[in-house]
Amino acid sequence: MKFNLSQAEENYLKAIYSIGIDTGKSVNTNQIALKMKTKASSVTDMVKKLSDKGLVEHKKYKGALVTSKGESVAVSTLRSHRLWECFLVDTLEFNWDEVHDIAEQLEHIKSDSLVDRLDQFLNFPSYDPHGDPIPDKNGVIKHHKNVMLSSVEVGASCIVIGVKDSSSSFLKFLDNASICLGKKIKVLKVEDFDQSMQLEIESKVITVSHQISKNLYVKK
Amino acid sequence: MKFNLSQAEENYLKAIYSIGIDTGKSVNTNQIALKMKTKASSVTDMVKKLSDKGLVEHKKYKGALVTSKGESVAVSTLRSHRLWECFLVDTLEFNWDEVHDIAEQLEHIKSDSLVDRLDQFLNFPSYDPHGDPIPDKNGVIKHHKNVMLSSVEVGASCIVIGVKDSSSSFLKFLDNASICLGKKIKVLKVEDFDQSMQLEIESKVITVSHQISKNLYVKK
DNA sequence: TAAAATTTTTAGACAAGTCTAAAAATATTT
DNA sequence: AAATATTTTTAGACTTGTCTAAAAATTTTA
Repeated sequence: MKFNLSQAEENYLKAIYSIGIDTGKSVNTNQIALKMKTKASSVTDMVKKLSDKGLVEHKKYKGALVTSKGESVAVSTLRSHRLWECFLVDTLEFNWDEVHDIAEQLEHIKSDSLVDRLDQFLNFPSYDPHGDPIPDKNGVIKHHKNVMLSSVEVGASCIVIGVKDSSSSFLKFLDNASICLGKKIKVLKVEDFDQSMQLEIESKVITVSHQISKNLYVKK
Repeated sequence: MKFNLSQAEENYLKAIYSIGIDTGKSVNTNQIALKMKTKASSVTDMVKKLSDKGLVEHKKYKGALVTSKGESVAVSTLRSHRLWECFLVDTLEFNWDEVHDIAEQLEHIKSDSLVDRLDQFLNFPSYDPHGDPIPDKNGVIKHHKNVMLSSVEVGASCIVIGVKDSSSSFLKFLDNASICLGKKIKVLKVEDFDQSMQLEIESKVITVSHQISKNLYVKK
């Protein structure tokens, strides 16, 4: 399929797609505006444009959802973004908190074969440095099961498999707490008052706020 | 130095810089329009804008030249472009005729350290796949001596060190004629009528037009 | 050097994407 | 269900980079 979309259009599609995946429902104008750091009126304009191009389904005052065409654009942009993140961390040795903004630019490079060659060079990785799954060439993507550390019971152990927030400040906090993908965490205690958690990580005990624990994907 | 330039501004600076290097004189509006594939009126607008920002020197009706600020932008864009070309050919195994348009996009990625890390990963190459010199981190660049195959005398031999034209059609022609960087060429004969040349390449004899021979940089 | 040709600039328009301010629709509260 | 609050859309404006058509300046030609 050959759309010819601007970076702005691709970014809106990514936003609408990912909010849609998270919530499962039609995506509100204000939600999109929040994610895109823009104004609701700008969102209305863009959604109308994407709707005219058959990339989103939109009913006035009722929010939007990507069509299958729109989804395929969004997924291929995600694929590009995540492969570039792998390249930046694995090949160029950036830290995982430095790559988001650069990948945000690289994902929009137009080329028939660039992303596939990159995929091959990186040896077809399944996850990016933040644990997000990388769609394959056909757009097939295995989503996280969305189990957050915050929902793990006291006494149970789990393994960190991803971060929901890729902001530099969050990732730097994790670096300091020596939390990275693959780390085993045991939940020692959950504070009733603010849901802060006491954790055991490699025989050290630390306390993290709810804000932290609800942004860490875990398994088991 | 921290300018914050659009891709269009960077492209105009590159064009004005490179025409200026080639000709040594002030660069005409029409020359820029030709190189940028746009209209003279658009060039006038952009040159005015770059002049307001102190990136080019412009006198009405008299053409433009980059200032030292403008030159440093142009050179760092060239550096980025050429390093990305190396990456595409050496790392991702693109053919040299496939990389120009992709590098044209990649050169505009904004990042403080991306290009330097790429340079390191590629082991600080001196030349890109078309033989163009790569400016170092400080913008120092060793220009070609501009000796073209067309100026080599009958009976003399030389080595191909670069191509002036990076178009896919020219590069494909060279591939077919098994002319690549480093190849030794002996000039057997120059036709008076059209300056076409008879060449010996690896004991095979071929004839090339003036159009070809004046687009090949050679040494010795 | 005056006329003709060319080059460059100006003037006004357009598309993309954004914004503010106000109007319209929907949702919530009482 | 009416009043109030919130969300969404519309209307009009601005910026960037482009264009066409026409005017102005420069260069070439005769």
